[in-house]
Amino acid sequence: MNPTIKDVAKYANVSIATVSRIVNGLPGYSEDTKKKVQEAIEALGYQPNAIARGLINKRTQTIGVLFPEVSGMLSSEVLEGVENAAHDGGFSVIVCNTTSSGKRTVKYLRLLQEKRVDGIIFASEDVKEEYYKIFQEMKVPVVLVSTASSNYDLPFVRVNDFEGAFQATEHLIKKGHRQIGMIGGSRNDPIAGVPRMRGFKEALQKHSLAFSEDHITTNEGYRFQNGKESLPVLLKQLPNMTALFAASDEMAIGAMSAAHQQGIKVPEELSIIGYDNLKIAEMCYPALTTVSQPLKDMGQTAGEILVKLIKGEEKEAKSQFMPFTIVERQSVCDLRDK
Amino acid sequence: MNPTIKDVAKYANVSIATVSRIVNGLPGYSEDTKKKVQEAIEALGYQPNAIARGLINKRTQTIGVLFPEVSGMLSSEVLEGVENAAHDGGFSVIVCNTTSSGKRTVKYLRLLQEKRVDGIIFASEDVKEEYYKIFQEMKVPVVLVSTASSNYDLPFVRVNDFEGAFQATEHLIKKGHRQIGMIGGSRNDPIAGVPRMRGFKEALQKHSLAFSEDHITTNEGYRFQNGKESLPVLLKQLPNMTALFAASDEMAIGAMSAAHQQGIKVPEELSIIGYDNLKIAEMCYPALTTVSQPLKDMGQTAGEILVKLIKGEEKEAKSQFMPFTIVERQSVCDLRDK
DNA sequence: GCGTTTTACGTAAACGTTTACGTATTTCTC
DNA sequence: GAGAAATACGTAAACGTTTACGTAAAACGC
Repeated sequence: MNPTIKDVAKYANVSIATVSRIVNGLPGYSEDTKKKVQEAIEALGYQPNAIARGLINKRTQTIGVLFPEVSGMLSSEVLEGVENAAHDGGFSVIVCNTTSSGKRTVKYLRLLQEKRVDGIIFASEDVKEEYYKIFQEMKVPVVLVSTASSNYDLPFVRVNDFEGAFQATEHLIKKGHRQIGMIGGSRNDPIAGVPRMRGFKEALQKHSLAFSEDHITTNEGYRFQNGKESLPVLLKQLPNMTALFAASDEMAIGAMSAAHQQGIKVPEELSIIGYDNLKIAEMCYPALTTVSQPLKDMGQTAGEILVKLIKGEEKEAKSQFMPFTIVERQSVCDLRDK
Repeated sequence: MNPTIKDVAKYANVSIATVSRIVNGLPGYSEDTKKKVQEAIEALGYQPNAIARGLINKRTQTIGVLFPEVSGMLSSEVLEGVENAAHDGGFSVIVCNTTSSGKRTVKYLRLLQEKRVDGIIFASEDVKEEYYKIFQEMKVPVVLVSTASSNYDLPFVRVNDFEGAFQATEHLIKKGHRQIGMIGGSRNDPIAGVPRMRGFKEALQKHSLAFSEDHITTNEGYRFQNGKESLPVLLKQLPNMTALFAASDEMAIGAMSAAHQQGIKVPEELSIIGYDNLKIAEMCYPALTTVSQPLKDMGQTAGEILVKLIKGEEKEAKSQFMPFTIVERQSVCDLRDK
């Protein structure tokens, strides 16, 4: 099969220890032998076997990344960042698509455990006790991205959802809107659901605007369809609404689509602000004003933290809140102009 | 550290060979010992070490997937399919983001070679000689997805781009359009560029419609911006155009956006048909009529073929053309109604 | 009940590395 | 130029499995 270190050693007339030293840049050989060995490596096309290395070093140079949905636009941008950081740090990444299923997640974690990955990135989902136990068993660093855990002490990389929602809402208020609705997520979702709704509510209250349950619709998911179906409901609850905040870009665009269908002009008759700044946000018409999460950066940062943790360059990693910005595009109009 | 097979053997008072047999479901032990060993495994929380296994079996149960861009919506859907098939077949997938760079691609291939992956999926890019050489060195099966290679004999999973473009164009013709333009890809792109332009051209010719270079704009990429910038150009070349075919959904939506800005009504004044059927196609307004590539299925199929090839269930894999369909939404109007 | 086959194990080599330790040779020190 | 220190290697064990081979006991056939 593939040439091994033994073949190289034989070809170059040295011991395998010497070859290993040369390959790994350790000291202990003359320039002459180094050249000889390098020629042998070249001649045979030798590639060190990472599996054998992993066995003895107890390091696989591989990390696992768990996403609830790989093909989601949110996930894919985060993934790109993670992959980038991992690669720069000399690690490969194994992707795992949990489909938000506990069973599948556990199965994947077991797999990653068997494969002896050096670390784990866990994205966009709540950390169940079951998972945390496995993390502990595995004794590898874990970093959370786009999520956080109240029960367990795990470093995370995310934006402050409360603040993001608060400022998104304030943005609408500053533009002169007074009747503002929200298309929210789930009340059971402690990460993207509750804090964003709280941010919305408190922004209204800060500016002494009325708030009631009628100002919000909740949804199971954060998808286009959820937003599309929510708009009519919200409109019924809050007939003279002039602006709305959607807890995700997909929902915002869904609402926009529903508005188009009903002949409601965006932004003239209804302003919409989203959350995420997915690539589609600038592709829709009118381009969506939204709270920008630096998704790729978040992935990248999470990857970098994990790599440092694995390499032992940092002992206890600090969690990190990433800055968000409000990207003004065309889906919000300024009422004060009129 | 983690308990090994030795620990289990000691705990259960048997040899490691017996433990191995039980773990792998091979014959050669009594029910009694089996129970004893299983209890030991349970008690110690033993997990077999996939690295050690890989070393001796020369199988890592891992495949590598190379994408030009992980966060592209096209890639991410394909990836989901691949991951799904791989997982079902008992394989993990390592993602590699080549960013269309030859250097990076080679670097990744070397890495995958060192990691001894059992197979490779190569997506959306042309297979350079350099890559093919490494494929051969690695002696692992390779399957192409959403691309093909004219120079090398590698199985692929893709749709017939010529046919897709041809039918997309015919769709416009059937709807009564006579002045049809195209926003195309690159003339140097043998997979998504040339065939789609040829399909467009031949469809026009079949229906005896005029065709000249002015009917097409070419682009370096297939992105939103490309489409957005192409529309004005195309409009200048073909002022009384009533419909256009874009070689990607992103470009189609870019063109749609440019049309909105210029006050051109879609589809009333300009019909647009795209290519890909990304998730965004149904999210934009008006929802995009497009040629649907079954991206997730393509990934899945490619994954399944690769797994079969690895397991030796199939010797020489047949390439596969996947069916495409034209998904009619709202971006194309029927001129014959008027 | 004796020979033969089957069953139920155990022993040890192998997979391809890394690395602690040992040793012969060279270089230095004075 | 003798002893010490440094250099340039080689030997062999270890990592955690699988598996070919060997062997004692059990089951079978008659």
